[in-house]
Order: sequence, then structure tokens, then C-alpha cells
Amino acid sequence: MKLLIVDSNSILNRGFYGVRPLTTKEGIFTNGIFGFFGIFLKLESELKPDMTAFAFDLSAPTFRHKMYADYKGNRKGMPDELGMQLPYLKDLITALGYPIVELEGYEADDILGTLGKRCSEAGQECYIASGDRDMFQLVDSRVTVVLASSKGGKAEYTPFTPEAIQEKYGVSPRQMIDVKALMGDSSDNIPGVAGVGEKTALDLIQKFQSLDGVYSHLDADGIRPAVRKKLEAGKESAYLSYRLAEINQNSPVSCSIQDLARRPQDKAKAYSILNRLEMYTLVKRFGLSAEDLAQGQVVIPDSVENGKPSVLEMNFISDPLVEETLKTLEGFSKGEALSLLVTFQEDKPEVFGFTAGNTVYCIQEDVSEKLSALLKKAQELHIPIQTHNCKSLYRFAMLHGLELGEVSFDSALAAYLLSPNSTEYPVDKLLAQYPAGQLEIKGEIPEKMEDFAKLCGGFPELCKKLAERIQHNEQEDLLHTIEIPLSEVLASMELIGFELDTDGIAQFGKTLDADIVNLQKAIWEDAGYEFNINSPKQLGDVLFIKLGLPTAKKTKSGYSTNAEVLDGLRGQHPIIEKILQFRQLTKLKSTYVEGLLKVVAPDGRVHSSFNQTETRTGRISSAEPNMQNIPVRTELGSSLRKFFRAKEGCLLADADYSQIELRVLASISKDQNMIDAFQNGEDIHTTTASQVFNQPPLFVTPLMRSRAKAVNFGIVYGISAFSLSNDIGVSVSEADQYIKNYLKTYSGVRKYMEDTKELAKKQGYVTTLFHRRRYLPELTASNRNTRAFGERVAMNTPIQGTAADIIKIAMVRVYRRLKKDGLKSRLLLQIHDELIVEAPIEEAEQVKVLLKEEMEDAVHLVVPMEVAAKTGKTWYDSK
DNA sequence: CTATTCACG
DNA sequence: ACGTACGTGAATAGT
Repeated sequence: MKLLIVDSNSILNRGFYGVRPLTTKEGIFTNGIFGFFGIFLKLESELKPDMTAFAFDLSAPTFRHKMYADYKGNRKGMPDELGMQLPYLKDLITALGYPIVELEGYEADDILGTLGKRCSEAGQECYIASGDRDMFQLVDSRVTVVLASSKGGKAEYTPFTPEAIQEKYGVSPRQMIDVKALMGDSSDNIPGVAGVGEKTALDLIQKFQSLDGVYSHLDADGIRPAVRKKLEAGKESAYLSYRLAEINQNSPVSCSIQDLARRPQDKAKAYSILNRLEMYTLVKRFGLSAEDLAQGQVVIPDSVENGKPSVLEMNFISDPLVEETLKTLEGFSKGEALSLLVTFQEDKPEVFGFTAGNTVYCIQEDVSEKLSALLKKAQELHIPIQTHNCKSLYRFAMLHGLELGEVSFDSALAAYLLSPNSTEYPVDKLLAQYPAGQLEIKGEIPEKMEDFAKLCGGFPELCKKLAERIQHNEQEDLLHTIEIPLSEVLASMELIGFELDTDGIAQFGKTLDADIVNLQKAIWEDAGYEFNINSPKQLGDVLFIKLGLPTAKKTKSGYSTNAEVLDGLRGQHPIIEKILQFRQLTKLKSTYVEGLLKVVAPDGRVHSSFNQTETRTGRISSAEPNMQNIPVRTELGSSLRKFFRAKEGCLLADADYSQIELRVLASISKDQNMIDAFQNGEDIHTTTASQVFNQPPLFVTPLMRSRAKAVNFGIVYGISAFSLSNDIGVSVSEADQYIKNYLKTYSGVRKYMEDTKELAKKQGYVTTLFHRRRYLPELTASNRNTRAFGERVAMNTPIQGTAADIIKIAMVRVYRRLKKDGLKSRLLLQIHDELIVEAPIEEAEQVKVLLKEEMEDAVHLVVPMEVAAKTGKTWYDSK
């Protein structure tokens, strides 16, 4: 009988550092688990044990901590990325039927030692698998320690018998304890003898056999005086270290060897965990399949089913004639979608491919003409299109003056809705995640088209699987009535762009320059020498060393010089004001004046890109240029908006939601107090101030209102008293009192926050009103700060995300209404709670009303949505 | 390529 | 005891 005992924390650790970082689409790191099973499965298949047990550390203090409070052992810090994998690993091992052995007050080492000894005494063979050399002391004639690791994902191991240890170290296994007692162990914080390392320790034990032997021969010739001195000083420490280093082979492990027999597997559970972890190769290696799900309790695998390895045979045709291409569409049955993949380079289609029946067609010649013809024909025949990134298809259609028919599916948008945690959604990765089965393509395929043809061949099946998950998550409406229509709106906004007064902005840049030069001179004079003010490092030297100003906050690489710190130094030195001023001006000059001039198109307009699959909350983002962070909070900054203007004969209409996030909060928390305030049209910050400070509304001062406003914001973000106090400049206890008063007044909000956190932990994700979903792997992290972050995100995302859903709905409504009413006005921008339309002067007033209506009626919550709208020639005037 | 800073909602 | 508000994009310095 052979027993294999796994030092699980150690092997997980080896796996983690041996396999490159890897996460699932919902953000769970899995590299440790991958490495772990890589090692374990290799050992199992090559050592062929009859029984296997997995020993784990618990985090509770052990008997060693009683001896020595600074001992680390099982209480070493673990990175979150590793810690989050531990619960999945344990669940998986249990589901696979293997026993887990843990013992409070003892480390996994002691369990290994105890089981190993019992096994040996019973005359049985035993293997101990660990990544840690400390186990060598356990080796005897029947116990072999297998030192295992993972290198670049490949499992490796070396077995150590008593002879192997003698040969390598020149001492017996038990003497390894004496060696460690002398040399210590920094990772466990075992002190050893200061100044004695591995070489000296081995040498001493080889000569004198044991710790006692060393100390009874301190005068012997073989010990150099310097070493003798160190040994004398460290005697007590050495004996303490011996006790810490010795593994307890008589721990009260309650199970016997017989108890470690493998139990029946819970295949459904094992399958669903592996699927959630996207470990499809392991599903195979454990001989599991989707059918196992039906046998078990677990109904919802949080990932897609691993399709049976069916073989999909397809034909390939390269560059068919236009007539032939169009003819394929006539064979489509009613409602059948055209699966179309196109790669674009700057709006120019480079290659496209589609499937019709069992044939893949790829086109790389006269691409633009053929694509136009295909889209036109599909629209005529009412064939819907499913694609990846329909925004670029809409752009193509708009640029070529053709109407794009119905887009029935978009795999990029679908994948984003299924997991907004990913950073990108390329088709090849999605195909690996949602396997379509074995694909065989017949026909002559040009070499450089092979990969693309495969993507096209697998694409219909990918869409089908994504659609199943979308349906499972109840996200069909979100995809089909919000995100896909929004893609068309965004495509239009990108192509239209926003006119920029380039001469005006360049002139503005010149006046900034003059001021910047003067400030720079003055700052250098104050400092006493010339330096790069833009370098936080050099600036830190000037402020905190040359001028000796007090430091406040540290960053990873030095002292912080950010605006908050500098603000605290105001009045201590005239240089501070100048630096703050310098920073403001250089920011405006480089980011906005130069940044915007860099991206003006030949048509005199800036064409931002709106990314629809970027943020984890469902907001859109804007880049090149970012039009969502144009200055507004300072007068000088907001004057930049004078250069964003409506074109000749037009005005801008600007409409923004008032307090959309707090209204969403009132609605989803159903807090009656807050609902009443909004229904009565009250000023929410004044009302909050009145309740938090217990004053009639008329007695609320501007200071009280601004503090209440900060509280309202803080609540939306998942507040802490510390941060609030920091924000509004009151003591932490005072801030704490504000929050307490707030939550007492708005008890529905308190309940919402608590319920949301609990639900998030239970299901692993949170949702918005329109079923947008965000997974929160942070909630299972071992680091409490990470977990606290996860909780704040759990509270904030439904609010920020629902607000994002609402304005997206409004954008689609506004876009369609402008079209329907036959207006020439066009949407230009969205800035999270604000929409900007460029309208011919004669339409401007009408559009202002239209905006207000469509935005306010986008949703009907228990509280009204209020929108303020204004027109003006420039963005500065219309806001 | 990462860290720091700062612009916005 | 410890660290601290949610979500973005861009410029710059320095490794």
C-alpha cells in the first residue's frame, strides 16, 4: 500500500509562481490551481499511490507561536491573486473525492510528519510531496520526500531518500533539524545563530553530529574563534530554533490511514467549478463532461458548457465573384442571420469573411465594394447580421451612404456584458473560452488567411453559445435594446465630431505660455537653481530637502507632491502657490491646448472614439481625444470650452440629468425619506443637511449644505469616516457622526447597502436595474483592504451602472427621435449625465425640449428624472 | 513600461 | 492595527 500526502499550501505556492498569471473572464486567478494540478497529476500518474491525502495549513496560531510570537510558518502573507484561489482549490479537491486534512494549532508540516510516521510504523510506503526542503527531516526508509515545482507550467520533481539526502548534504535526515537550528530560516522567521549560514551549519553538524555535540565541543580545534563567538552569543536562540524547526510527528490527527481512502466524486460540482475556472483541459483529464451536471445539484455553471468534441466540417471559398457572393444570401432561411467578421484598418475594411450553410467565404480583394454589395443585399432580403464590433460596421455603412439592416447579435458586446472585467474581447480568445468543437475546413486556403477562416468558421457557434449565456443572465434586453442600438449612435457621434476653434485655442496657448515662463523663472529663483518642475522627484528634492518643508504623504518612490499635499503647505513658502499655478497652466497647455490641436481632423473637428466595452460599470469611455474630461471646475479651465463651438448656422443644445445617481439610489433602495424629497422637488443636499444637522431647511447654511453634499457623494462611493473627514476638513469623529445621522435618517439606504454586500458575497456579482452584471472576485480576497474595496464596489456599481444604463437608453431615444422628426440636429457627445446636440439655429429650441423629454422619459422610476437644458453658440455658453 | 499627477462625471 | 470614496484617459519623467 502506497500513500501520497500533499503539502498543499506549498504545492499551490509552487504552482502559482511557476505558471504565468492567468485569470478567468470574471477575474479569478487560476495559475496556482493550474500549476498545482500539473504537479499533482504528474505525481499521481508516475508514483501510482493507492491513497492520497491533501494537508492544508490553517491560519490560526500554532503551538510554535506560543513558543515564539514572531514565528511566521503558516502565517506568511499571501498575495491576493494567490489567496483567492485557495477556496476554489479546496472545493475542487473535495468534489473530486480526495480527503483534506487540517488541524487547528498545527501546520501542514506536522500533519505530514504524523501521517508519514504512522504509515512507516505500519510498514507501508509513503510519499510526501512538497515544494519545501524543510520536509527532508521526515525522510526515512519508508518515507520519501518528493521535492516538486513547476517551471514555466511544466511540472518537475525529485524524490529524496535517506541516501539522497546524505549524498547531497552529508548529514542524515534528522540532522537537517540541527542544521536549521543553526542557520535559521528567514521565511518562517526562525532566528538560528546570527552570522551562521547554510555552509557553516552543515559543516558543524557534519563534524559534531548534533546541536548538543556542537555546544559540548565549542573549544574544539575545528571551530574558528569568530564562529565560536557567534555560537556562544546565539546559544539560546539556537535551541529555540531547534524546537521551532522540528516537525511534530505525534500531532493529534484524528483520522487514521484507512480513513484517507478516496470518497465518491461529486462530478456535477467538480465540473461546475472547473468550468467556472475555465479549466477545460482539466475537465478532460478528470474524465468529466457536461452530462455530469444533470446528475448533481449544481444547475448553474458560471461558465459555458464545454461542448462535446464534435467535428464541424466546412468548405472554404476564397474571393468569390460578387454575383456568387450575393447568391449565397438567397439560400438563407427566414430569420437566419448572416455571420460576418470584418477587420478594419482606419475605417478601411481589410478582409471579411462570412458563412453560408457549411461554407466559409473569405474576401481580400476589392473588399470595400464587395462588403457594400453584401450589406446592401442583406438589407434588401431582411437578413439580420451578427458580427463582432457592430460599431465599425455602422461606421462603414454611414461612410458609404448605405443603410445597415438589423444587427441581431454582437459577440464583443455580448462578451462584455457577460464579464465587463476583461480588458479585451478578441474573437480568437472568445472561441477558446466558448469552444465550438473541432473545426475542419476543406478547400484551398491561402496561408495567411488560414487563421481568419477558422475564426469565421467557428463564429456562428460562438454567437450561439454567447447568446445562451446572455439569455441565462436575462441580458437579452440589455444587449438588443440598449447596447446594439447604442453602437449605431456612437458610430454617428464619432463620425460627426465636434468643431474646434483652432485659431482661438492656439492663441489661448500662447497666453498660457507667457505665464508659464514667468512662473518657471520665479520658481527657479525661489529654489535657488534650475530644475524640472514637472518631475515629482526633482520637485520633492527642492521642497523637502532644499527648502526643508514638512513632508506629508509618501508614495512608492518618494514624497508625494500632489495638489492636496501642496495645498497643505500653502502659506509656508511663496513657492507653493507658484507651483500650483504652474501645474494648472502646464496641464491646460499640454493636455488640452496641444493635445486637442494634435487631433483636429482636416474638417476642423475633433472625432473622439467612444469605447463601449471598456468600463466595469457600464459607462462608455472617450479617447483620442478624451472629450469627457474637458475642464470645467475652474474659471480658467472652463474657458477652454469657448473653443468648442457649433458649426456655422448652428447652436449647441446641452442637457444634463440633475442628481441622477442619488435618484437611482432613492429608487433602488426604496428609501421613503429620499423618495419623498425627490418627489417634492426638494434640493437634495439642503434636505440632507437639514436632516443630518437636525435643522429646519431655512436654517441650513451654505457650509452645512456643502458638507451634506459631500456626505451624499460619499454614500454613493461606499463611504468611510476617515475619507469624509479628509474631504470636508472636519475631525474623523465628526465625520463619523454625520454618517451615523445620515444612515439613521435614510435607513432604507443603510439596509440597501447591507443587503447588497451580502448578496454580492453570496452570488459573486452585483447587477444594475437593467441586469448589467459585474463580478467581484475581490470579495474573496485574503487581504482585508481588497475585500473592503470589493464591498464599496458592490455598493457603488449598481448605482453608477444603472445611471449608465439610463443615459444609454436616453441616447438611443434621442437619436431615433431626431431622425423620426426629420431634424438635421445630431448628437455630438455624452459625458455620463449630459448630452450635447448640434442643432441648426431654427431647430435649437425644439431640440432643447426634445432632449428634456426623451431623457426624462427614458425610464420611469419611483422618483422623477429631472433634466436641465440650455442652448448656446459654444460649449461654455450652453452649460 | 510603470509611477505620478490631474482633468472629468 | 491598518488603510481609506466609485469610474475613466492623457501627459510626463525615469527606469
